[in-house]
Formats: sequence, C-alpha cells, structure tokens
Amino acid sequence: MLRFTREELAIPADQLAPKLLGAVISRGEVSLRIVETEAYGWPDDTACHAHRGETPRNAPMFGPAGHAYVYLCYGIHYLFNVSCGQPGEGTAVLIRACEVLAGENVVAERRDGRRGFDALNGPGKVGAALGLSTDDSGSDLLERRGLQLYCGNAPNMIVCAPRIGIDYAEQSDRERYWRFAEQGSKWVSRPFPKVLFMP
DNA sequence: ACAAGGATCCTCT
DNA sequence: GAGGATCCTTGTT
Repeated sequence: MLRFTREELAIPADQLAPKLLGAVISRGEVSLRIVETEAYGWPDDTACHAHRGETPRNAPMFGPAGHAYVYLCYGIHYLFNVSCGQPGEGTAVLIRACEVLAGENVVAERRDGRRGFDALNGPGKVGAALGLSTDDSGSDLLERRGLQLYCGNAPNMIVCAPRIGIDYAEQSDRERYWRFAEQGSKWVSRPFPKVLFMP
C-alpha cells in the first residue's frame, strides 16, 4: 500500500482532514479505513488543545507532521490524532470513525464483542480498537512498524459540519465546518446535516 | 499540593 | 435524552 510523504501531511488541518478520508490506519493485524475526521487548527482555534501553547501532553502536535497525538479523554478514552502543519505549529486531525478492513476478530475483542456499524463510530472506539494508550503518543506514523498510515481510495462526495464536543471553545470556532465524512456513510459517529463540501 | 474539567461511551428511560 | 464513570493534565496556591 502507498504511504503518505511527510510533505503531503505538512499542510493545515482543515485541508488535511478531508484528504485523510479513505486513508488506512493499521497496527498489527488491525487495519481501519478512516471515514470521519475533524480538523484542529493553528494558531487561532480555541477548540484545539494546542492553542494555549506547547505542553508535554500536546508536544506531538508541535513536531513534524505524520506523528500520533494520543491523549486520555474523560479519564477513560484514548483519542487518536494525526499531527500536521509545519514544525512549531500545534495542529492535528482527530480520527473520529472508521470501518474495519482487517483484523475484525481483534477489534471485536477490544470492543466488547461488537462488530459492524457500531464498533468504530466514535473517536474513543477507534482508540480502543487500535489498542492505543498515551505510550503511543509521539510515534511516527510513516515508520514501517507500530502504528502506520497508508493512502487509500478517496470518497466521491464529502460532507462537513461543525465539530462535536467543543462547547468550551469560542463561538466563531464552534461555527467552523471542520468535521468531515464521506457522504452517506453509515459508519459516522453522528448524522451530518445535508451540507456538501466543495473541494 | 490541590482543584477543576474534559475533542466520550454506555446504560437506562 | 440524560446522567454517571473515571483519571490524567493543567494551572494555580
């Protein structure tokens, strides 16, 4: 399978997020096709964990593109991001939902026996299916071991909507249409309003 | 050393 | 549709 180059990923999050739809994240036997993403931008996005500056937790977002930023959410869920932009820019794309390409039995074990449409339709579920922890934060997704990112077949039509769960952000940031998915996908974390994204 | 809060998920109604 | 689980990270004292 084809891989991304570092340069292809070193672009603003709102440009990379739709491009990652259809891409493949894999680790061990498990391969997942990305079907829903959100952009977290730099420098003026108050929804982004990096907007107050670099900390040990969010450091992977400030490094070179193509690294994992994994953090613990609500004390329970590990959420997976792909770092992007140029070094020094704290920005990343959150992977919100996937469909299973390979390793369904492993995924089902990690997801309490769940298979099919409700196995991976949420960012915490994706982290669980990949068996992620904060130890994986900072790992290079372009290396040929561990977590790996591959190119995939892009969707025909893309829908976009406001991001989920960012009530703490300023209204202008809450209104950004930075959540992306393949139009009509049944694998998304929540329904999309009927707004088309024009590439 | 402490308090606050969170890019969610699941269960129940 | 609502609420609880659960614990780390962060900023402040």
